[in-house]
Amino acid sequence: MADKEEKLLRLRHSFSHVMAEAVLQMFPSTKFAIGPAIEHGFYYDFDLPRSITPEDLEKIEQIMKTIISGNHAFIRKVINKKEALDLFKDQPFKIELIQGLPEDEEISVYTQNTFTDLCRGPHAENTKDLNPCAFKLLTIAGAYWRGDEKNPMLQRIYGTAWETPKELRSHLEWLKEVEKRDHRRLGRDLDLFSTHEEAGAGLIYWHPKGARIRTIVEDFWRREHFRCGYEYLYSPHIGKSWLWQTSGHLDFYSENMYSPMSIDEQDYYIKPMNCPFHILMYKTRMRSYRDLPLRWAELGTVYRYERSGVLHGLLRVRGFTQDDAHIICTPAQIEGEILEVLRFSLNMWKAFGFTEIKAYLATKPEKSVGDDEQWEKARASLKKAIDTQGLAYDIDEGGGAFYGPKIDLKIKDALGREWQMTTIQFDFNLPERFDMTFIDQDNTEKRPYMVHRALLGSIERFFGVLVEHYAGAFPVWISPVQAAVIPVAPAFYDYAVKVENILKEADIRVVADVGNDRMNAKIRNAQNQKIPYMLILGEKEESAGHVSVRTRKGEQKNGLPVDEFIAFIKEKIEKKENV
RNA sequence: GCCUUUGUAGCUCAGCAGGCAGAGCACCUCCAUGGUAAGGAGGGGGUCAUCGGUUCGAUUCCGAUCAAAGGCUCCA
Repeated sequence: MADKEEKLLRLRHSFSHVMAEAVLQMFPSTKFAIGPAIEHGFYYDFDLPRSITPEDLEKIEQIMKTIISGNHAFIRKVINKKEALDLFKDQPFKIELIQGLPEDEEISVYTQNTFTDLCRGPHAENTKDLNPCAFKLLTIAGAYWRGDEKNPMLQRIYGTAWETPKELRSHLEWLKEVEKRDHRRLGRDLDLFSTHEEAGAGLIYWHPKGARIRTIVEDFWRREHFRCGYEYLYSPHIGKSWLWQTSGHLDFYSENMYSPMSIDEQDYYIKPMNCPFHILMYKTRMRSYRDLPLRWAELGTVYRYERSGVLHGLLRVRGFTQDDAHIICTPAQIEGEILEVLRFSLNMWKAFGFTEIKAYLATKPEKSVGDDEQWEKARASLKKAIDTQGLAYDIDEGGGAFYGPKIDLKIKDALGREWQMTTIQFDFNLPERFDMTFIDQDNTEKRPYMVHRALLGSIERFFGVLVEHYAGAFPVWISPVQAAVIPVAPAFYDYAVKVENILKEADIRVVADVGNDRMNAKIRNAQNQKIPYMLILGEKEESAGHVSVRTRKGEQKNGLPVDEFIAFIKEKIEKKENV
């Protein structure tokens, strides 16, 4: 497996060089930046005399195929810095890269056919190792040189490349599937949510069916939290500048905050986070070590400024609801609390059908608050929790926030894509800033530990991922409509309504379709709406008090007594199973 | 915010060397409708994203703005 990945990496990197050569043939004045292999393919950044178009991509592909069929070797050569600077004297980006290399670094260049590039490698041995029918140029994008918006914008060409045409085809199929599952498309088709440009970008409107799902998710979430020893809070949406000054948000987070509104000549800010409010509640009375730990949760809606170019459906918005909680505890309790949060989180993901989860542990950055001992204790408890759960993890050395280390969880969806959702963050900053204290056993004032955590992350993003994970065909317990009653003809509309009422009585979300369509159209509509169960009713069913069940998967079970169907669907709901 | 592309009916999309705006689906009405993925007929619906410019005349050409898509950076 590792061998295969290594091989793919060489191929993709080589395709990237071949593309660069093709682009150079088309535009002899091209300046080259960088062109690495990436997941599923490769890219290369160029500075070009004009914007390239999708038609250009086809031409570039053709030239690439010609180059590949020339059976050119990839030849590696080691040169010294002076030679390198001379070789790339017309390539300012390469010069910059060379000058950035450490003095003792070995500088290598790779040449195939007419093209030589500064490159560490590795590459395929020969262009004949590249299958000319196993790659495709996909998209053109702008990208800053070295990812810095102060630098010039280059043109990036993305391509996908594989060992065989068959793998390419299946990747293109996968891309089609990604498009089909796009939550923005499904959100409209299934009537779940909308956004309104005329009323503001990045703000979500939840339609009845989307809102229904949201209440199901939130009800479940709250119940689980109460069961796990959390209390629920409500806090305001705005706060005076004193609050945000004290918390430090005005100093360190203001680029994400909206301008203040003036109320009685005081500046009020809409909240980008919930924590300061929870802290004020903590400070309303003296806290004893006996009160700790406090686990305070809130589905708190926050607003953050996001640059217009980054907004994306439900996944990146300007107003969202965090499934937030703050755990305030003694240093001695911290390890157990972290363990419990992680366990809780994994259970939550399991309930919604996600089981592949990876942890990222971010440790102390150079600039930080809090003493080393605190950091170490926190890091150790995070690490221990990950180990106890047996999670796969990566360590992001120095990647923590200045106020504390954290674990982020990335969950994998049905298409194998990773989404960063859960975050568990220590905070050594706010307890200090707000002077939070508790009275310990020895009757001295001590500083509590504080942990922020969001399990689903944000309800909006979670919903977007949920939609894509299930392609809109939600498990029965989440489906906004669990059953559609479809009479075969108007003569059975009365019975259809009767069955609908019986199911409603049993708390099943059901709709009887007694409209003007013919039965076939009703089945098609229910199918397109991804309703789990269709109950088809005609004379046979009415006279026996039965229903005939068609699932959205096309399975069929005829002549089921209504009670039996209720018991059946109740079990599906109870066990959180799919159809 | 920046780069590229895009914006015509609720949705998917035609159209136009500058000269009265089109289809399918959806919606409404009527007719029809007894068995597992679209019954039929008729009808309503558009300041061609917005604002400005060029022109006798702009949905079409030009500019700005807004929004969307794919990226860059950042993040729940």
